[in-house]
Amino acid sequence: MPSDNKIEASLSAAPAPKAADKILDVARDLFYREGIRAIGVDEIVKRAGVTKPSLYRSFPSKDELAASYLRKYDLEFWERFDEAVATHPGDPRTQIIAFLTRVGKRTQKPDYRGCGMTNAAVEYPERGHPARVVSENNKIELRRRLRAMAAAMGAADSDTLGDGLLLLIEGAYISGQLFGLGGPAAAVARNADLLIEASLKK
Amino acid sequence: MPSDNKIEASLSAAPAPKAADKILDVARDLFYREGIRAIGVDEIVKRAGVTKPSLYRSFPSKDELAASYLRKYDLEFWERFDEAVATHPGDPRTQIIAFLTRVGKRTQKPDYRGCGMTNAAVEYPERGHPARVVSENNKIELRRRLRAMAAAMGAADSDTLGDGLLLLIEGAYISGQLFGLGGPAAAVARNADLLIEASLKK
DNA sequence: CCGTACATACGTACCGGTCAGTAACATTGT
DNA sequence: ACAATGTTACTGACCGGTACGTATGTACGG
Repeated sequence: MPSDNKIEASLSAAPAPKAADKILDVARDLFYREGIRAIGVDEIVKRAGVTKPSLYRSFPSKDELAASYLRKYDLEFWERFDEAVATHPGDPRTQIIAFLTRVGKRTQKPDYRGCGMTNAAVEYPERGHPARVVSENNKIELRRRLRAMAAAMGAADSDTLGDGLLLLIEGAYISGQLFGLGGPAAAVARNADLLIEASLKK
Repeated sequence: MPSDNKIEASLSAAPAPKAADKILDVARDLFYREGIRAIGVDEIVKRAGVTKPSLYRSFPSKDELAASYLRKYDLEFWERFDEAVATHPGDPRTQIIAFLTRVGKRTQKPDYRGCGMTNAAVEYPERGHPARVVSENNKIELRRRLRAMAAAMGAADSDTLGDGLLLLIEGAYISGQLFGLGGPAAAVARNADLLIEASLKK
C-alpha cells in the first residue's frame, strides 16, 4: 500500500534499504541458521543496525516476522523448483531428477540447515501459528505438484509415487542437516529414479 | 550408575516413584509434544509435582535433561525397531516393511509430533549440544542397520538402498506431523516396498 | 520566501514476565 | 545419622512488546 518509488529509479545505485528490509534480511539469515525460537528480537535489531520499535512498526509481532521470513523463503523455494522444471519442458521425470540432484548437492554443504519450512513446523507444532500456516501451505502445494507430475509421468499409482517423492525430499532435507557431507541425502536423486522406474511399469 | 533396587521389588505395588523419575517422565511428555525450547524448567517441575532444586540435583542442566529424555526415547525407539525385526527372523525385507507399516500408522495419529530425535536436532543445530549428540548417534546407528539389512536382502547397491529407506523414514516422520491423517506418510511402506523391489534385481 | 502543520521514520528508555540456575534451610523416612 | 526431598527466596540475563519524545522532509497558506 504505502509503496511508491516516485522518481528515484535511475541514477542512484543504492536505493537506501529501508529498516523493514534490513530487518527481514537479517531475520531470514538468523532464523534459518539458528532457528526461530533461538533468536530474540533484540539480536535481530542489533545486527540489522536498527531499533526495536522499528521492527514493531513494520511487523506486528515476532511471530508475524517469522511468517514473513517464511513467505520469502517460499518464493525462493519455488524459484528453485520452477527453474528445474523450466530446464526440461514437458519431461516431468527429468524435471524431478534435476531438482533432486540439486537438492542432493545443496544438502551436502556443511552449513546446510535443512528446509526452513520444515524446521519452522517442527519449532511451532501449535495449529494456526502464523509461521506454521505458511509452512503447511507450502508443503500442501508441493505435494499437489509432485502428485500431478507423477500422473504426467504415467505412474501406475500416481498419488503413491508423488507422496513417495515427497517423503524422499523431506528425508533429504532432514538428513542433510543431520549427517552433512556424505550423508544419505546424497543418494536422494538415485533413489527417486529407482522409485520412479519401479512405479512406471504397469 | 546410581541405580539399585535393593530389596524393594515385591510387596508394595507402587514403588514410590523418585523425583528424578517423575521429572523425566513429565519432561519426556512435554518435550516431545511441545518442543524442548518451548518448555521451561518451571513448567516441568510444576507438572511433576516437585521443585526446581530437585530437578537440578538429578540433572546438571536443562540441556542434560533434554539429553536424558532423548536417551530414553532412543531406548523406546530400538524396542519398536527390534520388535519388528524379531517378528520376522532372517527376513530383512519383511522386517523393514513391518516396521514401516507401523510407522505409517503411528504417524497418522492426530497427536503425532514426529520423531523426538529429529525434532531435537532441528531445535539444536549447534554442534556438540548434548541433545543433538544423542540424536546424531541414533541416526548414525539407524543408517548402519538399514544399510546392513539392505545388504542382507541382496540389493545391487545396498548402501544406496539403505540410505533410500532412511530418507523415506525421515520423510514419514516429518510428513506425519505436517499433514496428519491422510498425509504422504501413509504411503511409506508401499514406497519402500517398490524401492526394495527395484533395488534387488541385479 | 517564509512558517507552520502534518506524516514518516527513528531512537531512548522502559515495562512486566519468564528464562535457567542457585543458596540456605526445613522436613521427611529409614 | 543420613540421604533425599521440599520450601522459600533470590539472581542476572533475556524475553516480546510499548510509551513517548525526536529528527527530517514535505505540502500548503500567506
